[in-house]
Amino acid sequence: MVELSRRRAIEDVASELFSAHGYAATSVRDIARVLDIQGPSLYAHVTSKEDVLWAIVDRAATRFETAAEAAVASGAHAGQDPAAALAALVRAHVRVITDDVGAAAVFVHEWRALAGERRAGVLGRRDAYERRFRDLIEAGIATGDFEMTDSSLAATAVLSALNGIPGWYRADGRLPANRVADHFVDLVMRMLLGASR
Amino acid sequence: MVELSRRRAIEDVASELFSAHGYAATSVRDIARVLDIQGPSLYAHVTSKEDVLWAIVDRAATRFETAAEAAVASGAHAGQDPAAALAALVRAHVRVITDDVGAAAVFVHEWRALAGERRAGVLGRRDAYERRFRDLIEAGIATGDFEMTDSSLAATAVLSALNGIPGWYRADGRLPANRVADHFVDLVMRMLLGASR
DNA sequence: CCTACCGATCGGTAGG
DNA sequence: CCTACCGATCGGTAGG
Repeated sequence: MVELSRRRAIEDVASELFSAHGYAATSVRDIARVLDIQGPSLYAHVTSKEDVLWAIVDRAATRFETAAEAAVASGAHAGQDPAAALAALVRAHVRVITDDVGAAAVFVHEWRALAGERRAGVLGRRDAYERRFRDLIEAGIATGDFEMTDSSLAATAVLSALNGIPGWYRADGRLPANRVADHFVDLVMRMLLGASR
Repeated sequence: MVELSRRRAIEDVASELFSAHGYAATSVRDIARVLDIQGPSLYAHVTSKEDVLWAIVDRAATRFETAAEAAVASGAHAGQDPAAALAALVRAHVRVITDDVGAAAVFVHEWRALAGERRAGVLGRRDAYERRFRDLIEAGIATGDFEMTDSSLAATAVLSALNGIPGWYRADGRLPANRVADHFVDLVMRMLLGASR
């Protein structure tokens, strides 16, 4: 966590605290204390506590979207192999989480604390993101690669399982990030692939 | 949500509010307002805000444990058919969630707000509960019913997927609780069963 | 980035 | 179950 800018350092500290204790249970002074400054001094860099949350959530959402776009568009399977595309999407999702567990946890759990348009915007982007999973599952069923299933429930189940990762993954834990991704790709493929495998 | 006792009504209202906004973001006065009483009047029935949270979490944990015990111990598959036992365990877990979505969500997400022994106790019970899933997965691998996999990661993935249910399930939604359970049993079995299926 | 300070709200108590 | 009230803490501002 190198300090590129003071603003960014604030967001990184806030990510850790928000993910560990929740947005509402974290005070502005808690964040300041970690940075060894006084509470009010934070406001030289940010305009409100909610702005910090928004910055974290917006950046995390963008990272998920960018990674998904790259994963699905890349390679020989562009638009023609749903199973390979879904595997790449799962792998990209795991990587975004393991690259910044705190931010991912905040994105997944703390969007409720946002108000009005920001909250609605995040929900919309989350729906669009989930639709990528659902569409690939449906495409795989259509080609006969995947067994018949409720695509909406399956997509939600897969994303819930993936989004549980911040709850147990540790960078210095038993499984390195790449192995975690391998396992999830395996589990998802087993869950969906038909007798063709 | 019938009012059996005032104390229970308080816990039911608190479950709704805690699950919707989080423990820290819910004030004692918020709970009182829904019950049409004054904030301090709550303390005629409870000793602290955290006691209310604890009551909700403890009861939910007990419901999960009791349902799991009954599911695994019952029927002809007692201790001899890991796949059938795991299916029953998944079904029981879904039922506990759909029977009281608010309490389940609080159990899954708000235990962080507990302090000291209570927090440690819940974590211990959660671990023991997860071990039921892991042990059955390992037993199924040992008998050859399930394909080889990382049992710990698989158990966590399954539970994360199930615990995502409060995030989208609605009692008056597209899928009734029984169908949700059917689908999750199917997905979990597909994920784990080997070529023997 | 600091000190001094603001109004609002928090969980909870006293005393009926 | 109520009114009146408590000390603590909250997010944030003023003015340097």
